[in-house]
Amino acid sequence: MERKILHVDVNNAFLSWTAVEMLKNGAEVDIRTIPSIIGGDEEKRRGIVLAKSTPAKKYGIKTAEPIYFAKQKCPNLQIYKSDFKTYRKYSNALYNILCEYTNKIERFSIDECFLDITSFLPNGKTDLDIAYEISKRVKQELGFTVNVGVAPNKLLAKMASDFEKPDKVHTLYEAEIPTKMWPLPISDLFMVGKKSLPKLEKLGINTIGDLASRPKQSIINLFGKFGKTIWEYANGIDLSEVNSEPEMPKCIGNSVTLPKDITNIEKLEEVLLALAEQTTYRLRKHNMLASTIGVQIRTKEFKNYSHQKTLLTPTNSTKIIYETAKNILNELYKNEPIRLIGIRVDKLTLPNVEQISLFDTPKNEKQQKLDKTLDNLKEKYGYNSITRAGQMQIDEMMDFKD
DNA sequence: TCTGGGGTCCTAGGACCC
DNA sequence: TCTGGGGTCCTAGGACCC
Repeated sequence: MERKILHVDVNNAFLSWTAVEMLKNGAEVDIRTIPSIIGGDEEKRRGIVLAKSTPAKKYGIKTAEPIYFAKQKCPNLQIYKSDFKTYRKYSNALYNILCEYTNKIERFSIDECFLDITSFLPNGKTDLDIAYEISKRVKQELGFTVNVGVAPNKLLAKMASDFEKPDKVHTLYEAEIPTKMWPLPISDLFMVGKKSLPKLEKLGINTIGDLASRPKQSIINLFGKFGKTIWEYANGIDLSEVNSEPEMPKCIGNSVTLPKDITNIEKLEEVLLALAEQTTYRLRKHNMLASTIGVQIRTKEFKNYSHQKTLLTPTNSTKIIYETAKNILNELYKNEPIRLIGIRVDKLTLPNVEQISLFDTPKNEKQQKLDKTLDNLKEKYGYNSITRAGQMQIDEMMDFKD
């Protein structure tokens, strides 16, 4: 049976949400109507465009480009800071509305959801009716606009929501694929990024239709598994389900671009400790253990290096994870100026009762109690309420969000 | 010139086992 | 001088998404 899938995508999410919040707080200007962006802090070397208004887009400003470039394209550009607390608030408000239409719903990112409404269509209403209703309600009740894609699978719904913006509902039914999707440039296809684009173009594949009409096997031979995926996407094939299970994360990590390059290993270790605390705090909030610990660094020339280690016993102890990370850093570090440092835990598992009792030593228990106590304080008074002496500046460098 | 931070998934090579 | 083949796991790096 044909499925009824919707993809709901907030228009210029960070910028719209900032605009709505500002208006709520008495602002006179709606920043959606002027050339404006949400950007990182240039002084801290995180100056990229996170979101742009429609007027800013007309100047050729692109998401993820340096603010420095954006300002050259539009000298009177207005720049606003990001505020993830507010974003989460509006994201949740949107999600709550969408939950009224189905319980088969997947949060694909902070500003995108997939809905499977196949079994939830009220009598006499079509998938398109529901899409328009959602669009209207979100605008009226929350004050920002969304695009809604209506299609028989997730890929097509996502492609559809990406058509003309903002505040639009688009369908992409099977019969519409040749007219609505195949003429689009191949770069518009989900999963075709800046590395595969030139390779496809070299093969004479310039539109999605060009890819769709090639023999499947020839694309698989050239691109492997990835080739199979994009060939199927080009032909509108996607059997994946809307996944409403709150999935367990597969990895958790934190990283920072440092306001200035660091060449001193002790300083790097201090930052690494703050990152390890943040990551293990999140790991414990998920009630999970990690087996693999990895450290990444980026040099001032933008070269990236990473090393990882797998432990015999999974853990969520700040101490164990930090000590492991510190050893990895010392292996990795070759006295170059470092721009970014990050930590990441992998191979996450849920604790298993026998393992805990088998491997726990009194010392570990003591450590666990300490972690737990600090977690509770952070929970109660805010993450930054608890910091080690001398760690204040490091916390300031890192915007905590979770 | 300037280039974030959070993820997922894939690949290739090497270690190791039978 | 010749030196398997298949499988699994680990690691480093990279592509892509938002």
